[in-house]
Amino acid sequence: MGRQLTEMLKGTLEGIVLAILSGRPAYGYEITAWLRDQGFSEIAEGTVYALLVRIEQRGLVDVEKVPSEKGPPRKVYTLNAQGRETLDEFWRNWSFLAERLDQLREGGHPS
Amino acid sequence: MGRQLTEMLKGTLEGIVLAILSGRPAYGYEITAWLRDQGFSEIAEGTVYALLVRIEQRGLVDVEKVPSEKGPPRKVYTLNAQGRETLDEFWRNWSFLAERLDQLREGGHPS
DNA sequence: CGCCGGTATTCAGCATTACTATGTACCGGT
DNA sequence: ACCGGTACATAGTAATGCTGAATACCGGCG
Repeated sequence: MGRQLTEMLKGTLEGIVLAILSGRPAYGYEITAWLRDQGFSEIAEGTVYALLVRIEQRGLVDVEKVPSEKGPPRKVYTLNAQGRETLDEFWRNWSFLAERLDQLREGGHPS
Repeated sequence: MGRQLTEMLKGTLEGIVLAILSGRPAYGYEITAWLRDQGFSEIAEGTVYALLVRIEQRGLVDVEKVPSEKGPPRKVYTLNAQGRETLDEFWRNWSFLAERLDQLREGGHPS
């Protein structure tokens, strides 16, 4: 992946995953596959798993092991109240950033 | 600063600075001050200077020392051709990310 | 004259996060 | 019994922003 996009993902990927989980519970493998579908073509599996471990340790999600017919048991993550709060904060930060960037893009450079 | 926004800035801050420089040449102290004005209230000075060193080393800007009436000489940075190319790439990446995020925000979660 | 505040840049050390690469484990079909 | 696809986990590396402090130049004030 481009080094630029890679660096941009730092900090946003967590928000992206939280946003996905706000739609419905999901497990790692599924999230990775969905991200690839969306064009994040080269996000490594390991990256997503590591991120899920982090948000679990910070108490943003509840976890449940669910047996799978096709492989080892899945760890299904569900966004909890604290996770929703963190997601709200993420959207606020994202909006702030996006506004400033849009301004800059339209030539709103310093006077 | 919020750890979330901090992490989001990784990768975008470079684009922001390049965008500022696409408007007109500027020096570090000035850029820091402008960022604070825009609400990036707690971006450390050291961060901006380190970033400027990086983009200089990657050859995205031309540098000129200009004497100041009020202090030590200023290092004035000007975006060059390669910098403009990197900025274009940044906007492409940003658009890609922003589109996906907007979709997610509107409930476009995985089916 | 000496000190202070504002201007301006630089650097060492730390934390966070994404990547690469690899390893483990479970399952069904051939 | 093996292989491919499903599913999760981890060790080590690189990039970037932060903190905190140091350096330096200048004008004005006591």
